[in-house]
Parts: sequence; C-alpha cells; structure tokens
Amino acid sequence: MTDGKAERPQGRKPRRDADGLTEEEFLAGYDAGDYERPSVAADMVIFTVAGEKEENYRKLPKRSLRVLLVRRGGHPYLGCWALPGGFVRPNETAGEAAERELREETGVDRVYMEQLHTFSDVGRDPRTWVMSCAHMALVDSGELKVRAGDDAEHAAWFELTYRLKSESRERLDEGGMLHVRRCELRLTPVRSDGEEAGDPPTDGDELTAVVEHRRIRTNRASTEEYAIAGNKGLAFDHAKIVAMAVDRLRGRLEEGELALHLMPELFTLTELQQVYEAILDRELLKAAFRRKAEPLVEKTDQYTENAGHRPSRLYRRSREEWGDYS
Amino acid sequence: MTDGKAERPQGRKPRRDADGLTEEEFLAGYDAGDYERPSVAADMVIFTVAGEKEENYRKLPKRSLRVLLVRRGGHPYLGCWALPGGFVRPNETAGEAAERELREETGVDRVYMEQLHTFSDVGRDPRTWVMSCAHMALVDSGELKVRAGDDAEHAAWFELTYRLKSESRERLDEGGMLHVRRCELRLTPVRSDGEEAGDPPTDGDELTAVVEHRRIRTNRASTEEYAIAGNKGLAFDHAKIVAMAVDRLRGRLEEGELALHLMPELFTLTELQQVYEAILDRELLKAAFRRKAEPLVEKTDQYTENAGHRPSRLYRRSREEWGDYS
DNA sequence: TCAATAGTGTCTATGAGACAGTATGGT
DNA sequence: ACCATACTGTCTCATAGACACTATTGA
Repeated sequence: MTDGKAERPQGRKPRRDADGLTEEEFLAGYDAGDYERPSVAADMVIFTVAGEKEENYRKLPKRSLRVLLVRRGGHPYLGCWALPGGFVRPNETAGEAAERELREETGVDRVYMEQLHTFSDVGRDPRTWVMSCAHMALVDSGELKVRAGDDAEHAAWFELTYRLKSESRERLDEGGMLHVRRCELRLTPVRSDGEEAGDPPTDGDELTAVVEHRRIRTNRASTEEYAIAGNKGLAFDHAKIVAMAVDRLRGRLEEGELALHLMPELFTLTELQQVYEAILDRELLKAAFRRKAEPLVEKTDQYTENAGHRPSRLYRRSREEWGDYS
Repeated sequence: MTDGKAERPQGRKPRRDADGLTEEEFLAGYDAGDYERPSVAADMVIFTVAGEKEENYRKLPKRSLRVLLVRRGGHPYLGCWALPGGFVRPNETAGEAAERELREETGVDRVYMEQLHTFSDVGRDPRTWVMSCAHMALVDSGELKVRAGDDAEHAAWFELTYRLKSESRERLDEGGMLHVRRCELRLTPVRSDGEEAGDPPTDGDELTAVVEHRRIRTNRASTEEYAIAGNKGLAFDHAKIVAMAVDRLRGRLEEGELALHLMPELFTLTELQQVYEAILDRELLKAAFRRKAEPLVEKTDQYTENAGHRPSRLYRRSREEWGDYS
C-alpha cells in the first residue's frame, strides 16, 4: 500500500543533539520506553451487491447491498456479529493488515479498498485499549467464495439497509446549530448464498442499530460525530463503522467510477444502474443514468442472451478515462 | 469528539464461552498479553489563510495558504520541520489528542477539524513502531497567537504551494493503467507574522518536497498511494501528510461551507473569494463565485471603511443553511 | 402476440463560465 | 478626476431531470 521506509531529507549534514549525539548514535541507543500503547486492529467493511434469481423468467433479479460479518466465538460480545478484522503487525501497514483479513475471509485479493477512519473511543473495546483502523472494500459478487473462518467463527453476508428515520435541526443558545440525523441500520442474513451449500448462518435473524449522526456548529467550530443510539446484535462500535462506511460509499458514488469495482468483467448498463440503486437505496432515471455512465465504460460487441426480452449490450470498465483531474 | 463507551447490544442473555465463563468473568480475568503494540501519534496539519498589508493603500492584500510547522529539537530529524503532534494517551481519543496539540500550539480551541488518514508505513519513524493518525484543522488567522513551544521547539507558519509538476498515464501489460501525478510542495517561512515580534523563524529558508500520487488500476483492483520522491527539510513522512491534507482541503472546498471556518466573524465576499483562491491556487470569476457563495453567508448592514475605494458589504457565516442532505 | 426490458430523443429548468457594464468612496 | 474595487446583468453552453417513444427478444 505504501512505500517502505520514510525518506531521509536530502542535503543535511550530520548534526549533534543536546547530548552531543549524531542521529545514528541516538538511534542506536534509543529505548522505546514503556509508555502504554494501544493495540491497533484493522477492521474491514466488505461490500458487495448481489441479487437472487427471479421466479418470473422475464424479470431481472433485484439486487441488494451486502456486508460481510463474522460471528464472534468468544468474549466479549460472544455470539454477536462483528466486522472481520485483526491486529496490525509490526511489519505491515494497516492497509496490508486489512488486505490480509480480506483475503482470509473472502479469498479475494485485489479489489478496491480505501481507509475509512480510525476509531479510538475510550472503552470501545472492554478488554483493553484498542483502536480500529477501519477500511472498506468493494468486491464483485462473482468472485466470492466465503469461507467460514477456520477459527470456529462463521462468516456470512447480510443484506444492508441504512435509512433516515428522523432528522432535526435546532438552534443552540450560544448561536450555534445542531443537526441530528438518526438513521436505522438493518442487517438481514442472506439465506444460502447459492455458492457453498453448508452452514446456514441464520441464528438470531436480523441485526438492527440506530446510529445518530450529529453535526454541531457553534460560532466557528464545526464537529461531526457518529453515536450509537441502539444496537441489537452487533459487536463493539461496529454499527458506527458500518454507518460511516455506507455514508462514505454513497458519497463516493456521486464521484462516478467507484461502482465499477462491484461489477464483473462484462455487464449491462442496467446491471450497473441496479448497483447504484442498491447502494443509494433509491431509483434513478434510466436515460439520465446512461448519459452519466457512458463515459466510464467501454462498449463491447457482445449481448446478453435468453433474457426473455430484448438483449442488452455488454460493457466493460473503461481503462481509458480516469475522469479529469486537472 | 465521540461518545464514551461502546454500547452494549440490547436483549442478550449472559452467555458462556467455551471455558464456561460469562463475559463479566472473562473480562475480570483478561490478560492483555504482550504482543507488540504501536505507538500512535496524532499529528496536525493546521491551515490558515492570511495576507500581509499592501504597500499601495488601495490594493487589497494578497492572501496565501499557510501551515504551522514545528522545528525538531532532538533526534531523529534534528533541525528539520515537522507537523505538530503528540502521542495519543489511553484515556483520550485520537481526535482529542489532536485538539490538545492544536490548543497547545496555537491557543485556539474550537475550530473545524477532521481526521485525515492514519499513516502506518513500516519504518516511517526510525526509532520504533509509530503510526500517525493525522488530522487537519482550519483556523481563522485572526484568532492566532502562535506560541513558540515550551519544549525548546519553535513553531512557525509557512506559506504553502502545492503544484502539479508532471503527470503521466501509462498502460500496464496486464491491461491496467498507471496514473502518476508528481506534485511539488513548497513551504516558505513567513517572516515576522505581524503578531509577536520575537523569534524570527528563518533558518534554512525554504522547504521543498516532491510527492508522487500514483493510482494503479489493474483488472478490478484500484489503489491510490502517496510516495515521497524528494524531500528537503521536512521530517518523517510529513511531506506526504501535508500533500494529502492539501488535496483533501481542496476537495472539500468544492462542497462549499468549509472555507467559512477560515473566516473571521465578519468578512467581505471578496475576502472569502481570496481564501478560495489561495487554497485552490487559481483565480475564480467574481460573478460566478458570488452566486455560489451567497447561500452560505448572511448579509449584514455593515460595510468596510477607509478602503480607498467603494466600501463593500460585510457578511457573516450563515447559521441557517446546512446545505441539503436529503 | 405480449410481457418486460433495451435503448433513444427531446423539452425544460437550472447553473456554470464568460464578460461587460455600472456604482462608489478616498485621496 | 481617477484608481481600484464593489456589485449587477446577461448571454451562452452544458448538464440534470422528466417523460415519452421506439426496438427487440423468448415464451
């Protein structure tokens, strides 16, 4: 993910510090001391969009946004579902740790991945001081073969909805403004995913959480924070992480390009539109969508077959355009 | 910044793990073990926009984007300039640590602040395993009273330019695409800042670095990374952090609202425009700018005086509109 | 033939970019 | 008077939203 060692600035002569040591000497004698240090975990919000087959041979399958969760086999939050993740090791970056986790959990390797946020609330892990450097990844559902974890934990896909439940704006006395959006996060386990017959993940059924997104804006300050206002079945502060990931995913969508990482090699524009709709949780107009999408994709000469209706042209992700960053 | 303890999910009965322990019993006997843990620092990219007085009584002062840096008084990188920062303590979040650092360094307290990214390259700190949870903050230059650090380090403002030097797109053999943008970061110390006579920070003069922003896009992967390609006078990987902060700042500007945090209580639209121009490093059209800005601000009935030209109306940040998040 | 989707054309409202024009206070 | 800025008006063009229309398949 990154480039090894920090660069040493050029053109400096060896300098000596207050103790008369050069940098080399200083480092040789350096003692890390025993300040308390946090454990840092890399947690992954792994998204995919997939749809079941439709009974009506003509209709297209509905597609839904899904996240991968892992059932906790030990305390704390025993039996709850959590984001896949693991501790960052001294010889890797947080991004590499996240990639490792992704690989272990899904078998998928090279996908879109982005660092989300580092969560460091005091007491977020009841065991000890643990920060979570959260990442999100987008995986084409075709690539997937979720393996139940080897460590007696079960991984499963959950359909995700994240909807605004209520919203309020309020003036504060000091002349500021408080804006609260209360959103409901609902995760329902996907039955048998088609692949891999075994291990029906059904257990407590649906996980739900209410996440408050509050923006406080006083005279010249401006804060934004997520808080968990209710939570059933999700471990730690992971409801907050998922909420932030969905918000980010939706935001990134507007910038184009990104949803392509959820698509297989070849796809139709309608499929791409469905992915957008599943993520944004609203319907889009066909004509407008196609206009926006066209510059991001590349025509092929292939068409779908046996669809029960007019065949549609297949596209692939365009390697030409990167959008124009000036 | 966040809401204390993680929420416990509701509606669960005490469960026992494989050892027959309840969660309470498990936590009571929990031993954190002695895995190696990283130190986590919170580093701050503190931005402001300010301008010197102009010799011509009629002309408006030019404004420039500035960052606060701190001179390192010890190894490693002795004598180099670094971002202000400090280690996160067990009883605070990374955000709180960053706020603390901001307060210590600038005396300013409640401003816009945002977490940027957590940098965890292996070897980024030659002493030991240190991650940096980087933040950026926007400070109205009127509020500032930079105090030279008490710990024998000097803090100083640097004018910042960050410009594209070269750019290349290249197809990879495997069908991917490599897009490299090479940008030059140039930091020139601001002479005497007007406030606080003492301590002219001039020393080695200008700091420069070249930061490569590479986006690799193979078949379905997509990576984005910053790398330092040259560096004079900046400690650690801080050139990378500053580069990312500027990119983020510019990106956020498009979304409106944000630049207001760099403004004093009352300001003219031209001043606001200058702030935009200083950050984006390009000129904007007046008419278009005013149209975009108007919804974000609130008219007052006050005007500038003694300007040597037509007085201009003063505005304040509007508390009404938050933009429309649907 | 029909259900269901594929794909296109066009009208309108909105907003950005560009540029020219008028207004006004201080010296 | 005149400089430098404040502020406004308007033209054009590109784009988003809305909606209607035609095209094409397999059962």
